[in-house]
Amino acid sequence: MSKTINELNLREACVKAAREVIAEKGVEAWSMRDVARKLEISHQAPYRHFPNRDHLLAEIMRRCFKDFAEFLDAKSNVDQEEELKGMGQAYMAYATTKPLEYRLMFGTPWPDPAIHTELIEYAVHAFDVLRNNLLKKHGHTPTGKKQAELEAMFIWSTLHGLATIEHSNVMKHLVLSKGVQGETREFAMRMIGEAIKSKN
Amino acid sequence: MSKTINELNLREACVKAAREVIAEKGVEAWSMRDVARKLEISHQAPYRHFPNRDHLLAEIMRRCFKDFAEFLDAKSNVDQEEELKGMGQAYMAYATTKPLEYRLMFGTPWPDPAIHTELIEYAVHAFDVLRNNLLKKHGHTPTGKKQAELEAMFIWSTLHGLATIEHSNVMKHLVLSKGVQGETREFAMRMIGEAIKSKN
DNA sequence: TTTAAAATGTAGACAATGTCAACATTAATT
DNA sequence: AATTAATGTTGACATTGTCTACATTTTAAA
Repeated sequence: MSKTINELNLREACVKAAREVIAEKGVEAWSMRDVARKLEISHQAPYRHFPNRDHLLAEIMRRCFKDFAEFLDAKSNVDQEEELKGMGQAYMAYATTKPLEYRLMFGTPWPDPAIHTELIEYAVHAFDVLRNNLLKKHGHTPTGKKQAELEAMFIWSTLHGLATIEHSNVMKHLVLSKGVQGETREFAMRMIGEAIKSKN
Repeated sequence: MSKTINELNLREACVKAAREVIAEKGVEAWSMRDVARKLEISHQAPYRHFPNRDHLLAEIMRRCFKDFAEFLDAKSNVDQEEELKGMGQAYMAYATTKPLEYRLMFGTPWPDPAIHTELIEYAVHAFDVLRNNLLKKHGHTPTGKKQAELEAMFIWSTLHGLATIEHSNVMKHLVLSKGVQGETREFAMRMIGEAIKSKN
């Protein structure tokens, strides 16, 4: 075979092991050496496949963005009627079911974008799912495009803010009225709908 | 004097030095030993005033929340008419002019809330500024209270999401139409207004 | 006022981490 | 078959948070 089996294996194994370590110890606490230990290889072996810690992390983030974009894309094409609402729910569902991945993508300081250009590309793909959806509604004229992008940014802001707040568990400490915690998400979605609906 | 001058001085000096180090090296990269070096004291001296790294960080975060709450409070009482809008703008202005403080409060993993209870209290104060504002509008009935809290969560989500996205500099990579980047904030504010305005 | 205790500081040690350099081995290319 | 590149291991180094031991100063008790 043209490529060393071990190279592919070990590189892949590193990514897999790193994700496991992150799942166990948290995004901020994983270490390169944990990965090596988990694979029972020397602490330097991973460095043959990733120049440094940031590159391994960037690779994982890239894959998360890829998954995320595909997930949104799939959900957005289910029913044409409620496309946007569905995507919003899909966004939040992803944040809830894959908190680790979400935090990795949006809660971790990104490595230098100039170096990790692929990461950026995949991140933009994810945004494009939302942008394209709104583009269908507003048309591809300059005005429509601008409106679509402004709405996309607004929607993304709200969803992302909500996801972050939910992850932080802060609501637990706010002593909210009964029912508020559970209805916040649905309410925010409705608010987005109302805002978008208005003529603006 | 009843309290060692040095204790007060060194404790205060640590907080100040830590904030400087964070400003220079970033929230993720500051170290306890940097603080000691900056003050030209032994690497263990700060530990006489803070049990560990987390406690020093928590103290800084607590102060940030205090400042933030006072800032919002001051801005929200300026003109009664546009109170809410003013507070939204104040929120975003704070995030822009004090990105470090904002990231410290909302972008850094919080230390154990069970231990750092004061931190939580001050964080809740900040939220209460927004909640109380909406409470004045909806009245203190159970229904009004619930509505106020739901709206507060929605508004906070959008503002926080937007602030986070702006800090991440991601928009630079999205290749947005001309003007979108500059208008996003204003647009989002308008959307919030529209959403809140609707009868819901 | 002398003395015991608490507060505050320093110095050294330790384990953990990211990463560099040197070396060995295996696989690929000439 | 010989040379080179790829892949792996071991050891070393500086940096970090934090523990222990010790010194000094401040406060409180006798």
